[in-house]
Amino acid sequence: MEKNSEKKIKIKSAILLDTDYIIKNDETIVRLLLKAKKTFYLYDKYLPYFYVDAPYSEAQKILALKTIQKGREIKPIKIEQVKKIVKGKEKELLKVYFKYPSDVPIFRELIKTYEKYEYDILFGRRYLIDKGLGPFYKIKYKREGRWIKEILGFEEKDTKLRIIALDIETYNPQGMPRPDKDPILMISYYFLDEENNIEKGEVLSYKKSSLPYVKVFENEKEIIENFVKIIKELDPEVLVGFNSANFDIPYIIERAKKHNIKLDIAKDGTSIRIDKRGQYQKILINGRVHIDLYPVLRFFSFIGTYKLNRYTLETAYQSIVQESEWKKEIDRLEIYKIWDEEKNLDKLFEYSLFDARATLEITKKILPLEVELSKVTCLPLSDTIGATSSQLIESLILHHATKRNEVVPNKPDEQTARERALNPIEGAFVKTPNPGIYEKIMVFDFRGLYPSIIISHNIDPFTIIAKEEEHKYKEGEYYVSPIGVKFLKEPKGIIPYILEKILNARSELKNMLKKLQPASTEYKTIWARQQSLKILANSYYGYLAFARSRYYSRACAQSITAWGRYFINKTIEDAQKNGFEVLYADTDSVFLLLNNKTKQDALNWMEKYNSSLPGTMELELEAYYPRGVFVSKKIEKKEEYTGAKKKYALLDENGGIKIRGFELVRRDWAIIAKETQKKVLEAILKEGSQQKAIDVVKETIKQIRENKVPIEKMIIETQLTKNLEDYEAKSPELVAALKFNRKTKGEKLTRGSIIRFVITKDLNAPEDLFKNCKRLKQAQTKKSSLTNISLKAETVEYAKNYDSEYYINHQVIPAVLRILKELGINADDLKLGGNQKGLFQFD
DNA sequence: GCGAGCAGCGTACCT
DNA sequence: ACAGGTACGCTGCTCGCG
Repeated sequence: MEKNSEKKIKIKSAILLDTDYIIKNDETIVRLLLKAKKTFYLYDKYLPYFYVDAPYSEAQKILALKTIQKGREIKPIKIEQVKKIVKGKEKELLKVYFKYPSDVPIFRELIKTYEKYEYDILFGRRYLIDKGLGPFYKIKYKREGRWIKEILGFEEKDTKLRIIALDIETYNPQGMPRPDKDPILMISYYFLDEENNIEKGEVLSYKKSSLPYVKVFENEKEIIENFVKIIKELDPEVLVGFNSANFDIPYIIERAKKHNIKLDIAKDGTSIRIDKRGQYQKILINGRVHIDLYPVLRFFSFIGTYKLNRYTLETAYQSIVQESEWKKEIDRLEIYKIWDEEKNLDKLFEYSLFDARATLEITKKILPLEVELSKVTCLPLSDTIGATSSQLIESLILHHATKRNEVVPNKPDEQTARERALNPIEGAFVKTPNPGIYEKIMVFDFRGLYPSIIISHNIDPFTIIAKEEEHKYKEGEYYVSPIGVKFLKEPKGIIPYILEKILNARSELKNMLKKLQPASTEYKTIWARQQSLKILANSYYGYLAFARSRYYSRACAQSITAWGRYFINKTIEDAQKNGFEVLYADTDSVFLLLNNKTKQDALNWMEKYNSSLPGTMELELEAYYPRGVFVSKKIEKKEEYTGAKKKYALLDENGGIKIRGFELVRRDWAIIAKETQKKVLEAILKEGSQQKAIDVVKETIKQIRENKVPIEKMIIETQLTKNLEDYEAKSPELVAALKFNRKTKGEKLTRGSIIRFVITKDLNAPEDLFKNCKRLKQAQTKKSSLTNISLKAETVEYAKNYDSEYYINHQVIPAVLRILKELGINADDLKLGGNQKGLFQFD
C-alpha cells in the first residue's frame, strides 16, 4: 500500500478495478482498487443512504426510529429532502443517511407506511454510481494522505492485466479426490504479463522430473507455500481456472488448512472467501479478480457469443482458441496410479501444464469482452464476470438513471415475480413454409428489430399514458401500439434513451473498425466493445419482459412484440403486392422466391419499402441463396403434413450450406444420423442427385447393421437440467445417468452435466435403479420393458455395444427421411432394395 | 389382453 | 434467474376392439 505523504500533492492517473468498503475509526470508507504502474488502494469517506417517499413533516419521526441489532443501536444519522423523478414524475423524497452500509437493510424494515427506494444497491456500487465512475475509468488523484480528490473520464488506453491461470492435480485412489485425505500432487500455472512481455508456465510438484518447467519440492506443504509465494511475487490482477470455483480453489483452501498454511494471497492479506449464493459458487480474493471459465462460457453460450456443444476445457480450447492440438493421453481416474507407479510421470506434468496453458489461452480470448462489458456497463470487472444479462443491464440503467436524477423502481417481491412468470407475453410471428426444394431465394431481415421498435416509439414503462390522463394529450403527441397502448413522444424514456446511446456508440465503433488492421490490439478491443454493446442492445426487450426486472412492463413488452408482428406482416404483404412469392418468415426475417424476377428487382423493392418505415427501422439484405430445402412435419393428431417452421437448409453462392433446426445441428442426435443427414442434404442441394442421397443412406444402414460403424458415432449428448431425483419421466438420459452414478468412482453426474450415452443391446437395469426418484411414475409393466429404449441406455464409459436396429430405425432413417420425404421417398425405399429413382434434375 | 393414439415430459433449437 | 415459438422423441396411460 502507498504510504502517506502529507506534504506532497501528486497527480497520477490510474484505472479503477474494484471497489468495496471498510470501517475505520467508526467511519465507513469506500475503498477503490486501482491500477497505475502498480496496483494499490485509495480511500474515500462516503455515507450509505436510501430514499423514503414521505413528506418532510415525517422526517423527525423517521429520525427518531431505531432498533437494536447485536447490541448496537441502528438509526439514521441525518435526513435530507431531495427532488427526484419517481416513475416518470417529479417528487420530493427523503434521503435517509446511515453510518454503516449494513444499517440500510435493517432499518428499511422499520419503515412500513411509506414506499422506499434504492435500498438494495451495494454500497461500493452506490459510490461508483453517485460519482459517475466505472471500472477502467481514469482517476486523477492528489495523494494528499490517501484520499481521492478528483475523478476524470473514461480511460481509452488499453489496460493490460496480469493473468495467472491455474490447474491442480490431486491424488484420487477412490476416483473422486477427497480434500480431507487426498493430497494435491501438483499445482500448475501459466502467467501472462503483456506489459513486460512475460509469458511463462511452471509445475510445482514433489516428485522428480527432468522437465525444465517442473519445480521439485519436498512435499505438498512446500508446494502450497510456494504457490502463495509465487502469487505474491507475480502479483496478478486476474486468477483464472476451469471449474476452479468449485474444485481447485476450495481444494487448495482445504489442504492449506490441513498444513496450517496462511493462504494470504489477497492483496490486503485477508483470506480467500467463498460466496455460495447464486447458481455458481464465487471465489472472492480482495484485490484480485477470480475467473472461473466454466460459468463464463455457459453465459457466452447462452447469449450466443460462443456456442459450445459441451463445456469441457478441451472443447472450449478447440472452439474458442481454434486449435485442434490437444494433449489428452491421461485418464483422470488413473492419475493416482501414474503418481504411484512413477512410469508416465512426465506425461502427467505435461498434461497439467497444458491444462493451465489452455486455460490462459481461452482467457486471452474472452477477457477483452469481459473488460469491455465491464467498461460499458460500469460494473466492476469482478462483478461483470459471471453476471447475468439482467445484472449487466441493471447496472447500466442505474448509472444513467442517477445521472437523469431518476430513482430506479424496486425489484418485485416473490409473489409478483411468480405471477408475472406464469403469465407469458405473446411473442413473434412465424410463417409456415410450404415444404419443398426451391431455387433463387433472397433473404432479408431487420437488424435489431426490437431495439429499433423501442427507440422509434419511445417505449418505456414511464412514457405510457395512463387511461385517466389520456384527455391531457393531443393526437400526434404520442404513438399508439397495435394493442392500443399510448407512448408519449416526449420526454424520452430511460430505456429508449440508453438504447439509442448504445446503438449510436456501436455504429461509431463499427466505423472505426473499418479503418483498423484486424490483427491489431486496438481492433480487438474495439471489436470487443461493439460486441458487448450488441449483447446489451439485444437484451433490453428480454429485460422488460423478465419477471424479476425492476422495469418489467407487460404493456411495453406486449407492444414491442405486437409492433414486431405488425412490421413483419406488413413486409410480407408489401413484398407480395410487388409480385414476390414469400416462402418463409420468422420474427424479423423474410425469405422471398425470385422466380422470374432478378436480384436487382428484389433490392429495388427493399429500397422503396424502407422509405416507408418509421424511425431507424430498416430492412437489409441478408443473402442470396441459389437453392434451399424446407421440410414438412406431421400435423398433431392427424395423418397429414404441413411445412415445418425453424427447419431449413440453404445453399449459398460459395457452395456453403446454412442449416437451421435440423437434427444435424442438434447435440441430442447421434453423430451417425447427423453425418448421414448432412450427406443427404449435400447430395440434394449441391449435386441435385436424389440417387446419390439414397445410396449414401443405404450404405450407412448396411454398415450399421454389420456393426462396422464405430460406437463413438452412436453417442447422443444431452444436458441433465434437473437433479436426478426430480425427474418425472424415465428418459434414456436419466437411466444412463443413474447407472453411471452407481458404477463410477469419479465425478457423479448431476444437474447441469452434459451426459453422453449410447443405446445398447443390453436390457440390464437393476430393479431399484429408480429408488431415489420420488416423483417418477412407478407403474412399470413387464411388457413395456421389452421395448423400452431408455433401459438400454448406458453412458459412453460403460457402453460395450450398440443397438443397430435402434440407430437405423430411430436415428438415421427419421433424420434422412425428413428431407427425402419431400422427394417422394419412403422408409422402405431406404431399407429394402427399393425402386431405382432417376437423377433428380433441376432446370 | 392388446395395440393405437394421445398427453405430458423433456430437450434443444430459432430469432 | 433476458423473451417466446417450435419440433420431436420417449414413456405410460386410456380406450376401443375383440
